[in-house]
Amino acid sequence: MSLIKESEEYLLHVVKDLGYDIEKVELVPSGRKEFGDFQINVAFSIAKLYHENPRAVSEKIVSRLDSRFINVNIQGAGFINLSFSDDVIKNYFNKAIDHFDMLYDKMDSRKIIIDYGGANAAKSLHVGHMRSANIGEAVKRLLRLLGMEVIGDVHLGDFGRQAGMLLSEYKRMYPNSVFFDSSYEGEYPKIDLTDKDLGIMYPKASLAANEDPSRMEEVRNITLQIEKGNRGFVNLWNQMVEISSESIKKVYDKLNCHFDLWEGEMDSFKYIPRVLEIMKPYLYESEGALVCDVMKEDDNKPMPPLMVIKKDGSSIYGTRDLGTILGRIERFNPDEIWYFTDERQSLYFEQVIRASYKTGLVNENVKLKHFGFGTINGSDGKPFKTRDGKVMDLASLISLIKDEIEKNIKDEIKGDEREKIADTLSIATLKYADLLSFRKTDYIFNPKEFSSLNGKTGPYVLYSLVRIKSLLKKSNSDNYSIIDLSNKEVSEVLIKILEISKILERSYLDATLNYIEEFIYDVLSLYNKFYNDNNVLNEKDENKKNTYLALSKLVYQVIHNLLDVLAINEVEKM
RNA sequence: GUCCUGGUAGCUCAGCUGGAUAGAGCAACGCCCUUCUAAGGCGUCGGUCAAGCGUUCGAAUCGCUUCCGGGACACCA
Repeated sequence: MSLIKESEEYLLHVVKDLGYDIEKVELVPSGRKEFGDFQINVAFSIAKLYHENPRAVSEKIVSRLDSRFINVNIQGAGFINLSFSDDVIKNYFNKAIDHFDMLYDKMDSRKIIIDYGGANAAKSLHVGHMRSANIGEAVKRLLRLLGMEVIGDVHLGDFGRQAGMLLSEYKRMYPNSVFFDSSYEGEYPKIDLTDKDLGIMYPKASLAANEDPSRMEEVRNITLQIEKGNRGFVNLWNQMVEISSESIKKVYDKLNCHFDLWEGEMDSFKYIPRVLEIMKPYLYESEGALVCDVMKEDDNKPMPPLMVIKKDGSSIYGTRDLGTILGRIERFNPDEIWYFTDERQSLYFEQVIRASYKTGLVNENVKLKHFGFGTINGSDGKPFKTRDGKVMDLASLISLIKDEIEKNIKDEIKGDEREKIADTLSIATLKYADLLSFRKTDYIFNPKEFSSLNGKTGPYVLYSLVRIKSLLKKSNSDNYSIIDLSNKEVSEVLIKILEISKILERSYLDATLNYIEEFIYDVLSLYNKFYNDNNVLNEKDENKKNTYLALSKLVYQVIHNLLDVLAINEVEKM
């Protein structure tokens, strides 16, 4: 258990012993460091509840505190300030130095499916996909760290209009292909296309279909035929999905995103008939389509119905999401399903979630949650585009960063090693920037700023770690402990590290990673200050030297583990 | 039009389950290398928290109104 949590439980005990029945006592970093490292504001809420003077309440609490706290003092109307004694700090960190899990608190285990990634088959990944992947992957790892059982599903966009588009384009390239011959009964040949070919075919078809209504009609029809199970169409489309999946997987690998389930919308088809059966009592016809009302009596905002079947009889993305939900519940019986998509889909997900509960598809005690995220914008504040106005694909984005990153690597590192470091550093830079702002905030993509060695950037973090690792290596020892707390810069770092339990808890509650990144920066910048002012290896006093090395190791362990949560890899030198 | 979001330092953003004097980074200016990676560190400058009203012992934080930006509103995902 973390020191903070343990102390909070103790404080709660003290307060309850005084006869105050409250739920919790929070120990938070003091806003006025001159009075102590931490503060407790519980006297105010007690005073309100029991109609007492907050200052008097504080005095009663303070009189009961044991020697784990020092410098206990009351300020203002009843703010209690205090610090931990040196012994408490030393004992705690000397254990935690080799046991990272002592620094935070596990939570009640729940089984959670995380739906993130969401790449579209046969289209290249773009900036929006990166955010879903980065946030989802990090949240998945965070939940696991906190003791949850988590299943990550990429939920590939492997069905929809793009299928019809690509098949219609293929038909124009190979009009006599057996895939389009309904009387053909033999084995289908392997198609000879690369994901690059698909990337060219899609926009071509899309443009043509937008200009020519009969082409669009053909696209719709092919899409419907695939769903209905047309043998040739299904085989051809599956091959295309396979081809593009391979390249999508490579990009996700690069981003350190690894999925437990590599499933997609097509995997929901087999559940759709049952979904429709379950929803039947709630469906009605509207403008030729089948829809489900999702309004509630106490709604004070409009809530349009969810469309389930289009007027041509085919499924729509909502149908497939509902099918996916049914499949997940039957196969995995999760406590929760979490979705990470663009915030613009929030109304849609609210409809799906409401429909799931209303129709009884999902039991009330299974929690469905949608976590939206903001868009990545260019310097003009509008969604990030290439110079010619197209959507920025992920590969170009990575190379924009890599161009900047090259400048940060020492000249003497050459060849393959340099290339590898540049790659790792580029991804780290991209990910650090992507997770730095609050999940729901839009942010402006600025390769130069993100790649800087100063500030809250990937390069700053990794560079700081490179120095620590180099230092530890040169120390020629591994048996460190914190003995001497006379150096204030040392205790400042330690006190900061204590906050980690709160940081992780808050990150979980808000499903956002910016608190963790902010914390990483805070710890490292305090440590760097220490590093700058003290020469660790040349320290004459053995107790101090040992303490300094212990601090360095501890900082390394903490940051290393947090970067692992963020799915950011380190480099050994740069 | 309705609903959802956001408006905090010159720029980019934290802070928002109400707590003491609103914080970072960048930029600008000044300082610190015979020192473990100075690719770093320190300091200075910079704010009517969009505006107004309300709730409260206490409001950037909660509520209402107004102004400005972004987004969503069924046969795309």
